[in-house]
Amino acid sequence: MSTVRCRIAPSPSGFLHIGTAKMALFNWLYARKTGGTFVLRLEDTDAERTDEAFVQAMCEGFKWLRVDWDEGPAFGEEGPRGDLGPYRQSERKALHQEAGLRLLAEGKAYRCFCSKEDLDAEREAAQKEKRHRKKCPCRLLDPAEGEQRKDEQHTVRFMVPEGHTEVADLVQGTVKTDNRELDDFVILKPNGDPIFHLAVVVDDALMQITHVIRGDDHLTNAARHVLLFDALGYERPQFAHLPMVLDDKGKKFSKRLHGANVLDWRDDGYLPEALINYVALLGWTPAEENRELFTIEELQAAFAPERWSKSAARFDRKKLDWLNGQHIRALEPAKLQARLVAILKGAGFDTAQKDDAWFATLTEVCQEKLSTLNQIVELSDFFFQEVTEYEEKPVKKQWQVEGAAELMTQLIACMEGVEDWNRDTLKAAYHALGEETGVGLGKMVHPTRLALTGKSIGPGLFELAELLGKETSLTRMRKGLEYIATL
RNA sequence: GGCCCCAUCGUCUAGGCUGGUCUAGGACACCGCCCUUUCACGGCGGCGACACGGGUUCAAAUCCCGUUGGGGCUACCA
Repeated sequence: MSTVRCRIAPSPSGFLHIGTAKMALFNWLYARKTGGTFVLRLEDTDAERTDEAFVQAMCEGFKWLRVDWDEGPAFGEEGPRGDLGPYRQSERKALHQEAGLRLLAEGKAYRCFCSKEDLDAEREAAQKEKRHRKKCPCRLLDPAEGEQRKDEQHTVRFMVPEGHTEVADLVQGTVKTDNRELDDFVILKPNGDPIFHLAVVVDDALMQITHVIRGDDHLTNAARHVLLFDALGYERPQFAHLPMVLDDKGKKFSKRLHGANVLDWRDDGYLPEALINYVALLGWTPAEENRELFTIEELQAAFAPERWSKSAARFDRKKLDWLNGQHIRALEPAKLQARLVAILKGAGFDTAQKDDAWFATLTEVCQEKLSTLNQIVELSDFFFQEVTEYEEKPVKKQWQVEGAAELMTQLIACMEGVEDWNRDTLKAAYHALGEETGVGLGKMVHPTRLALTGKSIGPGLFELAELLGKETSLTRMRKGLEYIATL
């Protein structure tokens, strides 16, 4: 049994797109599931659109996603690896040309001297008259004549045979195409550069790719590729054309949209394992029914192409949020803590003033509440900066009422009386005060929260007060009391 | 225009191949209740779909045809 070899072949003409990431992920997961090899190949033949900066950007995307490859070119900071290289298409031109010329020599391709204008005119006429395009006259040219004129400007076209082409697709089933729909396509440009179709086929064959898993925008192209595989005497790989990723409106996920760049999700506080989990679910259903939450390792074990979906799916941010929250909750506290500290630091807060134990407590208190890592900022900013303003609504409800000042005064006294300051002692003190005065706990908690944080929502009050410390808490309470006097 | 692919709750989907067990199951979102100092988490419940039209059949979400809608290809881009 030959081992599985699959690949992702991105064109480094921008950042790592979410759609490319899906295809990479499916290939990668499939390779990992089967114990096969995952190859990265850069399709950088279009020099105008390729840029080393994009190579770096894409590498960052893959790295963050934790999608690693077994063979590939030097990519970003990664060194090259693999024996079937080079893995940059631009360095494989000679191989492509060799294949093209071989087809020419075998009479399976021909030199075409038609002008672009004539070709365009015929294409237009054919469309208007609702007929297939006429065969190019060069097709009938004596190969010897073509050989003679080879210094003239020309392209090399593949001679599509008559009949039908069938592509066996893992996802789409067998797709049959009338070869008349595929007119003799160009395989070598006038400057000798290969066209995409030739390059992929040659590279996939030479790199011994067994499974071509890619977007269904290539489904029609697959017929051309199969023809080329056959003509070149290469074994056809197994094809699987996956639906592309749609945005929330059901349109193709545009490059311009926020979230199109995989790193947007990193910057927005998402976990790579959550994104991977989500995207995998976007086109694959676990055999185990009613299960959605998977770690990367679990995904690698469960992933099966029998359950790949044929229909396109929209990207639903809300569901990703939920999954992200689930993954955050599943995270080891120490790991979560490290990520949260980094985010707070990045937000400009002086994290050095707190110690490790303090952050451990903060993490413990917030782990259940986060759906994205970045939410830690709004959840805990008041620990790092003074409360300078109070939310309007809770001020009205808690402070702009009869007896608010008296209550605050009582609460301050109550706090002052707490000797060993922590969540339990403070809570006990509040309970005691409540019993004494007959005021409900909620009536005391909310004004206190407002004074300590300026907000109406946040971590548990006693927990956050513990974290804030007695002194700071009291200072803020007194400040709140002063504020009440101005109302 | 031609050709190809797709079509179940708002969204992701199960079921379809091997019609009856589907008055269509789950998840997210939404709504309500419970838990609760807030928010979140968790628990319970609710709302909510087989695109449309024909056909085959005793019986169709499931099979066939058509229509509509969406996507793709139709390059000397990848």
